Amino acid sequence: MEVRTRFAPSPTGFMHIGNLRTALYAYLFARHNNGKFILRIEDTDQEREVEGAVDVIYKTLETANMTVDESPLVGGAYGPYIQSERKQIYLDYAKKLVELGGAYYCFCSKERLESLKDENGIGKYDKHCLSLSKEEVEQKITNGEPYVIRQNIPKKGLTSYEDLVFGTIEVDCADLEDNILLKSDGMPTYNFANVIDDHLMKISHVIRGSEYLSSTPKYNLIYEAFGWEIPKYMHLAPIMKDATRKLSKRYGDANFEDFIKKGYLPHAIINYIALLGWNPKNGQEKMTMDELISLFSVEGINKSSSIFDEPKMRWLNGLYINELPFDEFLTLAKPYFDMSVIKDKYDYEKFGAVLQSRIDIFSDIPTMVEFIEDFKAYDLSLFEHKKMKIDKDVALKAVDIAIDCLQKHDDFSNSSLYEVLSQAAIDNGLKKGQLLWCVRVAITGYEQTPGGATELASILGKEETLRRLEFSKSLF
RNA sequence: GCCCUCAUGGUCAAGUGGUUAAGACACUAGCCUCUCACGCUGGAAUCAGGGGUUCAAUUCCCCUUGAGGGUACCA
Repeated sequence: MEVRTRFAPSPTGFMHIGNLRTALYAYLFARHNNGKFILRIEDTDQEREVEGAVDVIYKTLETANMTVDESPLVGGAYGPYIQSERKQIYLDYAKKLVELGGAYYCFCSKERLESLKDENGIGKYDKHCLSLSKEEVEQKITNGEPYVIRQNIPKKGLTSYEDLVFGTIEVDCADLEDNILLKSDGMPTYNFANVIDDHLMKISHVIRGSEYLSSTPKYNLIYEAFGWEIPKYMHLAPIMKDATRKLSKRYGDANFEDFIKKGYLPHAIINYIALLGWNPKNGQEKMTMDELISLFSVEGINKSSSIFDEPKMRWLNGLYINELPFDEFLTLAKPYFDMSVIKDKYDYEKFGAVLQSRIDIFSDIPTMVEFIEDFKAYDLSLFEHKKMKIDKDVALKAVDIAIDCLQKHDDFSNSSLYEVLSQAAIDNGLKKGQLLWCVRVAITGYEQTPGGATELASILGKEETLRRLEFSKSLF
């Protein structure tokens, strides 16, 4: 049987990392098994729908490099792929289910339903309308009374299933309620629509969040009533924001788009979240999409929830940035240079060369380059370095040597500067480390900087470098 | 309340009836080095608690605790 998985989000907000990870696992599982990955939009709750949310879903999947085989956009043999456009289908099947005895019409008022609940709002529906005769039901419908259709759950017995990651899940029917399958507005509830669609769309493996773990047995009752084959299930433990809170859309937690804006590479995010709840068992952490696909397996999925840890994602992103071809790195870095102090002042290429190995995410750039424009009077103790045996005397000497040397040197490329300054150090009885350290401090006024003396001098250019050296000299 | 589920360092995690309980991030010491970063070599740090079963339990069973989910005309 062909493997077909689906990602079925409801368009109620942005895509956070938890949703994306569910989509990713469904995608990886499908690809690993040469199957199909389907996108279905579950928009049966008009009240919660957020405008633009569907586009965010398309866009996220696209930038995350997860290709979809069937969706509202690309179509497919089992459409439509938007639930609100399938209203008639659900109605037909709901009626059919009523005929099969798996469901029944219910005309109870909200008030009566309320009265069934205790002070905590807990209370099961009492199957009141189940006893209505066929004639009574027809009469009420022709009278135009509003109705819903409820699932008819057996009063006794157990219902269970085998979850591929959690094992056997068993629930007592007595603990289940006769849920509403079709709302009075004619729309199905999730409880019903997901069953109908998964069956009609020939979904072989249902991969979704663990919030459905305990309600899945009752969906199986519907499959059984129809006489349909039950799909395989893989439920996924949630991703948490901390020990007690789930990542939530509502608070905009760990949102994919925001991470992109912050300067994360899409694949770094994907790679990281793949590891949140799954591991390839071979210790490998950095994986291409193809590797993820070939390594993905149900056995590697973890049952316990995991906490989203941005520092680790940063680290992974740094790895990916570091191995970017330089011109690609520059292209991606440019917007961040443009919003920094170096815009229109310094060479992006030279700065890029210095920064590529030093940033983890692109948004590190603006603050990391600020020092270059922040040259002002500083304390001479900055020069002191015990290990390199540098004191103020050595520093002054080094600055003098550098001024002397650079005045008659015009090639300010990094390599040339390195060569000529190293030589000047040796010629004057200093170690090259001593001289370069002092030059770097003298032209920046910072104890630590991204990049070394020659790289920074190259960025500043001859005139500015000499100006700063002279200024530093005057500080002694 | 009732039902389902989970529990290895701060975090992600591997793993087992007998192990020095992997590895990664973060932290930290040192090396490398024109500082920082990268890289390399080390360090500290974990089996939630209590009962069983067993020669032996982190591993199997039970209880407790903690946490998550469900209990909607939300998904």
